[in-house]
This record gives sequence, structure tokens and C-alpha cells, in this order.
Amino acid sequence: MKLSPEVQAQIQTFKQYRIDKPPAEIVLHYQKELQAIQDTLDIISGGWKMQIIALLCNSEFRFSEIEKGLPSITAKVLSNSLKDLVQNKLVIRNSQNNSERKVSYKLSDYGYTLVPLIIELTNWGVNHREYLRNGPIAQKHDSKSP
Amino acid sequence: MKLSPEVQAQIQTFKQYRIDKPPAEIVLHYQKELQAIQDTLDIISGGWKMQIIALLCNSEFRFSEIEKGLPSITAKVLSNSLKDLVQNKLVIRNSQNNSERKVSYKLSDYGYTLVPLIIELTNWGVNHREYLRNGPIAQKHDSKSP
DNA sequence: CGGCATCCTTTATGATACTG
DNA sequence: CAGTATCATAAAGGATGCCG
Repeated sequence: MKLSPEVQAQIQTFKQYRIDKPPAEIVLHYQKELQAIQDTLDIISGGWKMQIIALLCNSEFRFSEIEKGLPSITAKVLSNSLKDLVQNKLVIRNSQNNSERKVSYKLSDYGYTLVPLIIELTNWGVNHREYLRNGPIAQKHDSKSP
Repeated sequence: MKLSPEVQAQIQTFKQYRIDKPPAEIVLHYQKELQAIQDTLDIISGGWKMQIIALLCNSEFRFSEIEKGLPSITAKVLSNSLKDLVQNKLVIRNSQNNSERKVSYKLSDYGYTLVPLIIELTNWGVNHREYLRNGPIAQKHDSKSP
């Protein structure tokens, strides 16, 4: 686990910021944040949505291309996920010359606002693999060595 | 939707970076990233985990305090979630003087590595509420006005 | 090709009750 | 207080087949 200095600072801020109140009030104080987290997760979690979005970040894909790209997804789940994403305005469905035979999907501008989140998800996942491989001890040594 | 200049730059980078390859190869190229995203989501999604973590960021809580803090969670789900989180080394379970009557949970150092993710989840959720309220048109005007 | 309909299995969650 | 056990239900996911 190598954390960038900014992230370490971010974490330190989080750790040091303490509200001097009983738990119940702390909870109250963070209601909105917790709700926001839930809102986001409701949209992106649940199956494959985030992977689909991550794929679409990089190119426009057709239905079957996504299907092949995410090998263990089924047509039904993909279909449902895409429908949700389109409804949430994150993804744009393009049926070329009205033929249902040639449909492609791409991220909307709004969809691209998820980029920072995608980056964090990716980073953490990559780090986590490392963490699992190296064992929990690895981050013990001094991080200041040049 | 107001996006910070850095985020806008980030998004631009993402949008402009294109691999000039057929979709199948793009997919191949991103396999590892997609896997990482999935890994992360496997750990944090599924129920209430992220909210629990977000709560624990701010203080040490006892079981019943979390239960009250997340009003619609049930003891069973909380119990399972905590067990998973402890197993993934994100949360530390503290049973004071071995009495099962007084147990508290807090984030581990490793758990704190989720902070950047929590921030992004929160940000996006907050923005999304705004987006839903203002309608999708709001981000149309020039972002450079001082 | 891009799906939807159907059926079936698996998982997750809820309600309720109970224990050390 | 901090859970576990049990039962019941809902929701998600897979398999298969069909259609425009």
C-alpha cells in the first residue's frame, strides 16, 4: 500500500476531525452525508453498472460488445443495467438510423462526472490486491524514504 | 452541478484518451481495471457497509449505536456486515475487558484508506441530488465566470 | 443483432424470538 | 447489550427460448 501524500493528508484530516458529542448527535450530524453515500451506491452498485460505465468511458460500445467485454454478464442483466443507466441519464442509447440492428451506448456528459469515483474504485481495488498479497504488515515502514 | 477545475480536467483526460483499437481489444486492455472495480464493489457494496464505514470514520461506536444511527438497518444485517468488515481488516472489533456487554467498533488504519472513496461517493451523491432538483440543463452555462 | 418473456434458483433482507 | 437462530419473503441472477 503506497498512498500518495495528498491521500495521507486527507486521511489524517478525517482521523483528527472529531466532533465532541455523543454518538447519537454525531450520527445526526452526518445524516446528509450518509444519505448521499446511499444515493450513489443505489445507482452504481447492484451488479455490473460500474463496470459498464467504466467500459463506456473508453469508447462507444454496442450491446454485444459489452456483453463480450464482461464475460460473465448475461444479456438480461446487461439489458436491465443499461436501461437503468439510460434512465438515470448516465448513458445515451443510440439506435442508428432507427434500425434496432445497430444500437450503441456511450456515456453522457453527466455520466462522465463519475470519473473521479471510477478512479477511486480502481485505485482501491488495485491496492487491495496488493494488500492481500503482501499481507497487512507491509505498510509499517517509514513512508518518507526518498 | 459545479465541478472543480481539477475534476473537469480529469474528465477531459478521460474523454480524450482513446485507444485506437477495436472494442474487443479495448476491453482486453482494461481487464485489470474492471476487475479492480469489481473487487472494490464486492467489499463495499451490498447493503450498508459503506455507511457503516463512513460512520466509523468519525468515531468509535458500539453495536447499538450504529444500529440507531442507521435507522432502517436490522441487527442481523448489521451483524453480518460488521463480520465481513472485520474479516476484511477494515474494522476492528473491541470487546472491552472481555465482557461481551461492551463491544465497540472502529476503523482500522487500512479502513481509513477508503476515505478518498467515501469522499467521492458523498460528493457525487450530493451533486446528484442537486442535479435531480435543477434538471439536467443546469450545467449548460459557462463555467469560467468568476 | 438487440433484446424481452418465462421459469427457476440463489441471495439478501425482514420479522420475530431467544441466549450468554 | 450484543448478538444468533429460525422462518418467511423479496429481489437478483442464471438458463433458455423466441421475436422483430
